[in-house]
Parts: sequence; C-alpha cells; structure tokens
Amino acid sequence: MNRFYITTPIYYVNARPHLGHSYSTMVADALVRLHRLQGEEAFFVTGSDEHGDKIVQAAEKVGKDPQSFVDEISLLFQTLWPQLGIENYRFARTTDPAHAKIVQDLLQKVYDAGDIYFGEFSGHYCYGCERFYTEKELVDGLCPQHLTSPALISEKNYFFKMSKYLPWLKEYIETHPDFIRPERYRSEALGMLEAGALDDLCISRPKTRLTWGIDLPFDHNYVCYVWFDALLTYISALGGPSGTDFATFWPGEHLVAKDILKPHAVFWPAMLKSMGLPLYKHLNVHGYWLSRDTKMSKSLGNIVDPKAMADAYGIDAFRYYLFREMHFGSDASFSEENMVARINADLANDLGNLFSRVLAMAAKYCSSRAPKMGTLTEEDTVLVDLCSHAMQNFLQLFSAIKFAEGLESLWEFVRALNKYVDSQAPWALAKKNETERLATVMAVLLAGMRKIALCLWPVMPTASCTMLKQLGIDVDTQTVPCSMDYECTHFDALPEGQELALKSNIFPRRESKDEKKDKATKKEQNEAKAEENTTIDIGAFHALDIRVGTIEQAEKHPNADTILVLHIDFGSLGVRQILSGLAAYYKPEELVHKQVVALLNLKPRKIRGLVSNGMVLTAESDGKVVLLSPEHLVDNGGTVG
RNA sequence: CGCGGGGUAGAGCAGCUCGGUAGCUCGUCGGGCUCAUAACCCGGAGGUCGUAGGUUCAAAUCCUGCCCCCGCAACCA
Repeated sequence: MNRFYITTPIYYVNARPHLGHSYSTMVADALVRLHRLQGEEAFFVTGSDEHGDKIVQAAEKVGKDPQSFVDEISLLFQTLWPQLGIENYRFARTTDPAHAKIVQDLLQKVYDAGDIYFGEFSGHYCYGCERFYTEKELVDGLCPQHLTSPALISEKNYFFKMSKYLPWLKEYIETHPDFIRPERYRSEALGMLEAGALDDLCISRPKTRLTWGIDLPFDHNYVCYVWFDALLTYISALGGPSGTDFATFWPGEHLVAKDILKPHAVFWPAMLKSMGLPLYKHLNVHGYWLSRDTKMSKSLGNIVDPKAMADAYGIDAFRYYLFREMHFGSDASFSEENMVARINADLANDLGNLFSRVLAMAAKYCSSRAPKMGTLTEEDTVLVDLCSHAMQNFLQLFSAIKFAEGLESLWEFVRALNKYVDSQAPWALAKKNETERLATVMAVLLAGMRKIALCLWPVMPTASCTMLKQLGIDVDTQTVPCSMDYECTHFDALPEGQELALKSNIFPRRESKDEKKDKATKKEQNEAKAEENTTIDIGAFHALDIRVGTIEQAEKHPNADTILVLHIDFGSLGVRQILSGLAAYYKPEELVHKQVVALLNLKPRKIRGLVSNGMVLTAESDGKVVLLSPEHLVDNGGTVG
C-alpha cells in the first residue's frame, strides 16, 4: 500500500493563529484526503514550536511563565483545526519530553560524527535586550529598542558544519527538479547556495542568556537553538529514526510558506544528510495571503480571522475559496467581496443549483429513487468522456499542488452537467412520456453528481458528504471509501431504486456588501419617494391613455400557467393583444364579450414569448383580483378620465 | 543601492518554461428555457498583452533599455 506523509510548519506560538497558518494546515489536510481518496494510508503532522527567547519575552510581557504561556497559545491552534474541517493529523509540541529525547539523541549522533564544533561568535550585543543585533538591524549603530550603543562582544557557541554539505546539496537540487516546488523557489534556493555566503549554523545558546530550550547532550551549559529543535519535529513526531512510524512514513514531504524557505531548503537537507537519514520528497512552498495588495500584519490591523470567516460563510465555502483563489506559490489577495462573488458564482449558482434542480426533478419524475440507466446516446457518452477527463485532470493537478487549476478543470464538468440538463430538458421528456429516456438522463446526471462530490471531498469534506448523502450514499467526513482509478474510468449509475433527498440547498447564495448597500439605499429612496409623492399633477394622469374595450377572445398562455392572453376590441383603435395574470381568477370562456378598462400606452412587453400591448386594470380584494368594467355598456375605444 | 515579484478586455487572474488560434471567472448587452437557489443555457460587445527597440517567416511568449506598482525591521504561513 502506498503511504503519504506531509507536515505543516511547526508554528511558532508567540502569536495567535491567523489566515496563513490556516491555509497551510488546510492544504495539508486536503492533500492527505486526496491520498486517502486514492486508497492510501495518509496523515500529516502539525504542531507548535515553543522554545526560544521570543517566547520567554512574550510570556514575561503578560506576566506568565513560559510553560503556561505556550500551553495557552498552543491550545488555540489545537482547537482551531477541527473548526476548519481539518482531520487526520498528529499535533506535535517541541516541549514534549519525548521530542526532547529524540533531539538529544540526534544531536549526539551528529556531534559524534564530528559535524558539530565549538566556536566563537562575535557581534553587537545589547544588554538591555539581552540579544545580538546584526549590522543591518542597528539604527545608526544603535540598538533600535534602547537607542544605546551595543557592546561588541564575543560568545562561545556550538556550530553545525553546514558548509560541508552545500556543494552536495546544490547538485542534489539541480538534479532533482521537483525537490523544491514550484520552480521559482527552487531557483531561489539555488541562488542562496550560489552566493556561497552561507556560514555554518549556530545551534546553541548559553544558559546565561537562555534557559528555555532543550539541553545540549554534550554540554549542559548550553541549550539547543531553533533548527535542531523545531525542524526535528518532522521526524520526532514519527517516533524518531527508530520508530515504527518512521520506517513506514519517512520520507515524507513538507509544506511551508515562502518566508521559511531557507531553513527548509538548505538547513534541513544538510541536517538530514549529516544524520544519515533520507531526504524528504518535496518541499512545497506557497505564497502569502495579502489583504488587498498589502501584507497582512497585526500592526496594520488588516488581519483576517479564519474562524470568523468559517462561521460567517461556512467551513466548506471558505475552504473552497482559499483553494480556488490562490495559485499555489504566488501571493493571493483575500477580500470578502471577492469571496462572496466566488461562492455565489461557483458554489451557489453552478454546483448548489445543479443539486437543487436535479434532485427536484428526481422527486417529480422518479419519486426520489435512482432510476435505471438505459442505453447511452452519443450526447451521453460525450458527457461521460468529459467526466473522465475532468476527473483525471483534477487528480493530476491536485497532486501537482495546482489547486486552483484543478478546481477549474473540475468545474468544466459541473458546467457541462448544467448544459446537459438544458440540452436534454427532462421536463420535455416527461411531457412527452418518454419515460425510458427520462430515466437515463436522470441516471446520468445523478452519476455525474456523485463523481463531483467524490472529487471535492479533499477540499470540502462536509459538503462532499452532504452531497453524497443526498444521493443516498452513507459516508462520514473521515473516510470516503472508493478507488479513484476505478472512478475515473467507469461511469456507474447509482444503484437502481436508491433513495434520494427530496430537495437540496447545500450552498445558499450570499449577499455581497454591494447588494446589501443597494437594498438599503433602495429602501431609503422608496421611503423618501413615498413621502414626496403623496400627490401628483393632473398632467401625470392625462399622460395615461386609458380606454374601454370588449374582450373578443381569451385563452391560456401556452407557456405560462398564471397568464391569460386576451384579444380586446378598442373600436377605432383596433384589436389588441394584452396579457394579464388572471388565470387563477377567471376562466377564459367567462371573459369573452366582457367590457373592460385598459391602459394602452404602456411600453409593450414580451412575456414568455408573447407580446402584451397594454395592461388590463383590476382591483384587488382579499388577495383576489377583480376586473374593472364600466357601469353599463359604452362604445369601444372610449377614453377614461 | 541591491534582491525578489508584478504590469494581458471595466474588475480579478491564467497563458510566458517548450515563440505560430489571446483564454477563464465576474460584470455588461441581446436572446432562450421554465427543472432549479432572481438560477441555468446560447450569442454579442469589449484587449496597441506597461513602453521603446532587437532577434525571427512569426513575439504576450526569447533578448536589451526605460517607466510604473508591490514586498524586503519586527510579528509571520
């Protein structure tokens, strides 16, 4: 059996989770689901990176000890994921004692191999901040916090001989084109190596400066600093190199955002090489979510709260939007208006409405039971082929982390199903009593809808299950048993007689801000108008050409149930066709020879294919409509005033 | 200064690796249908592909110059 293992970054918990964390984690969830859908055993690791001086400082600021501080923030991450439909993961914490043990074992191993040395590091140290500053960080040579001159001091630390592995790494990346993907980040990584400017990696901090970390096994006066701690989570979460999960799932792959490219593209492969462990399969790098065109940041106050979005628009719709909008690798901009537009167009109009219309027809024509799929016509097989292509493209693009493109290709099939409804017109088949063909058309539609629901499971697990349930297929969000290889190449009907949902409303339309505004302003305008226009000039009344005429002929509109088509004689003005919504109140035959009053100079309007040249005047009473007529017979064409 | 990303229809984007039909969604205009969530289906309008050159039979795509926008302290996917 194939297995799939992927990781998100181990998030640094000095801040609360935001949209970026959520996106990374959703992508991991979707990829795991994609592989599960193909019958593989798959899961991912996410977690929290909890050591380091910034954590200590952040904890001090709020008057907490580091451990209870990280417990609290880590919990925010842990509780968020289920609220975003994320499942099938293991949550790892760098303060877990089991992790510390593995880190120490591996450090010892690297140390024994001679890849760690004790060296001197000198730099600009600010005693106020208790940290080193690089030349770049200093403002006019002063500490940016305290505006004091930093001391030039040197400190002894442990270093990892990374430079030793860089030529090898460069060659490895050059000979493995999709090791780092998309391409642009591979070039960037090669650029980092090209520069030759990378020094060996400082991996320790003296306890005089930092105690919140894992002790170095070979020197208890030092703690391990970031890289050999956080990055090792990817394998400590598998029980370390000797764990059984490690044997089954490693090498896996990683998912990161562009800001942490360097540690993952350079440091980590060098570390793995030194530890004698196989390299990961792929490093998948995505861009940033921007708010309009600028970076989201706490200081700008344009942070998007993922939980609030999921609550407002639904988890599935929110996830769909993120996957559809971001072209993996590039930055994307997030806006609520844009999201509403996307949700309405793709989910409500195309997909949701497809389910709604087909299930409604199934209720009408098939008593909500899956019908028998008869012989397929050429039109049917064209659709079936399209389905197979769309699914294959979708799976291939998703595996290649091209989510937006994959969804786009799947939507070609969604739209094709809507077209198929139009071209086959089941309602017409029902009228003509072509029951066999009707059954086949409905069966094809239902089978196609099942395919879409299956493909969408990675992106919208809950909605996917709802769709499948509406098709009479019982599933839960954890597992959707099927073989996609089979599904791509076979187009089976739902089992005949399977019970379907009576109706469907999976993705209701959302009002955009503009629509809300429009409605509000319209309402205001109407209210203002109502106040202004309590009286009109007589001229306004004279502008109306109202006359008396006699109904000569009356019949039902062939394409509209509520409407009657009247031919009314207006004397010298001739006979006019006027349509009126009277079918519910008058039978056509009782109207003939009746004299009525009508407005003639109304702009002609087409109603369901027939033109109406005026409006018959009526009165409304108790919700019923009554025709107005002169008190006794008058000449046809006479004016009303 | 430098580095990186980008400039393609009213909006948002794809296409550029491997030159040859300018594509998608939304919006807009016209038509159709009545099964459906004012939805769906068909058709039209709308583009000097930032700009100036170059290479080529042929350039959105390759090369060069220039202009404009965004990011590059920290938090941080």
